Amino acid sequence: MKQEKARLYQAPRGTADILPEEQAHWRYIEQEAVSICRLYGYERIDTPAFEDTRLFSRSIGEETDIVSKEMYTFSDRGGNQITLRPEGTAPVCRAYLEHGLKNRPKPVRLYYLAPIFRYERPQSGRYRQHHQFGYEAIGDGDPALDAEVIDMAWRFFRSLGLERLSLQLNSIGCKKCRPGYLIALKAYYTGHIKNLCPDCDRRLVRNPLRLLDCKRPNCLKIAASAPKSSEYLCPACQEHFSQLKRYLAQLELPFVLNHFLVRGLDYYTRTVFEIQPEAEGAQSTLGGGGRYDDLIAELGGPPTPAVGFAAGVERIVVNLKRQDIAIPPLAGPRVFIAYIGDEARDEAARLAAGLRQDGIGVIQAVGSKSLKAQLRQANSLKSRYAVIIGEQEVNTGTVVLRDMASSEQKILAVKSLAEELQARLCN
RNA sequence: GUGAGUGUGGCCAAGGGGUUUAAGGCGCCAGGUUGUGGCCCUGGAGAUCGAGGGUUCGAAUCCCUCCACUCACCCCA
Repeated sequence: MKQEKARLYQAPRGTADILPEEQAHWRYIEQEAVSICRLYGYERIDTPAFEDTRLFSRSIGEETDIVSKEMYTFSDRGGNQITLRPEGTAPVCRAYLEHGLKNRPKPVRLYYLAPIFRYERPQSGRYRQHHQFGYEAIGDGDPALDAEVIDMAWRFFRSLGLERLSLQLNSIGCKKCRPGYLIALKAYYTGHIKNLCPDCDRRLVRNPLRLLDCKRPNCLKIAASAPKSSEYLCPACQEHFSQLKRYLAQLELPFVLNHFLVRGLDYYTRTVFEIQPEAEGAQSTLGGGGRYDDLIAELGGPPTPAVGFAAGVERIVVNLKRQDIAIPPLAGPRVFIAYIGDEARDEAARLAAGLRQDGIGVIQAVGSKSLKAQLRQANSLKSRYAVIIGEQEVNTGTVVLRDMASSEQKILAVKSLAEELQARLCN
């Protein structure tokens, strides 16, 4: 028999384990997300990790990179085409329609925290499974709602302590005025076709809006004098955009107009925005969003305007670390129970159970380690108190309570331990 | 899909063909007398040097293939 060496499994490419040391960052972000949502009246929604493939191909757009090459798609045992969610908006809209949420007072405000799946080549800040915090306000076209969504995003990042952020804003028009803009754009680029990079050659036919954010020096030059979408807006879109800018100014949000800002999902209309750290670097966008007034109708619902936003949690973590932002540590059990000898062991187990009954978090020693080893463990677990039980204590119905920081310890009756700890731990 | 870089114990790493039975540090475990942590001291466990093949008397060290990771492009969070 050949002894094949057991191969160690690795997490699949582009995925990551979030180890206990990382959790403080994640919980911190989650808490801020939840609290900003409470502040603005958004309610949580959780949707499945996978959906009918068509939900995404219809909404995001067949021609986009996400749909054409990045989706985790498979057929299940029943022959259904299934896709792991590559973004969060379409599932929320599906749920909105499926459960008749249009019958609630509008706009309907929903948020989510969810894993997102895209088959991409991983690199810094980009994963095959990543996590997004996002929210959607569905059912009203008022530019004040765009402003709310943007304001909320901005405040969210600021509440995390992130500094030096930039808020990029643009309007890409609606289905009435965009066609005219695209014609102008194509005409302009066709005039420069000889100097375009191969990628842009493709974009010109497939996805002309994307021409604008090619980073090649040559293409940048061409883009610089390309027609701007904001100059081709119909009167209604123009009005919407200028109202939005007015609201944002009123909220004192330092937005900068970026005529090259276009997003990679087809469903956006009018407002698009992104928030990025000022420090340069690839994959830097922390979050982005925009208005998608046609999406819900596209999915078979009644015409329903909506705006939304999503942020990448992994990228936030990176930036929190980069900016050295202090993260509140996670509180673990603060009491460690050590014992000496078998009788004491039983008593220790009883004690631990009793304290937990009283809501006091306890780590109980296991095995037959020396007291020294047990205290060493209590120390490295950062316990505030150690409770020590030996033969002596068992015989007298007492317990030693040791304060790990001050090294002071005192002998207590078993009965009064819970009360004593309760009093000490709550301050 | 394209291009570049990197792979030595859990982590950080020295070593670039022959005293390497592979340094050192962190971490882990155990001791430093009888039931007491953090500092210090001592000891211990843990690596067939990413995998496979080749060159050579000899390979962690040279060559090839593969794999993984990282970074960049594309695109996005």
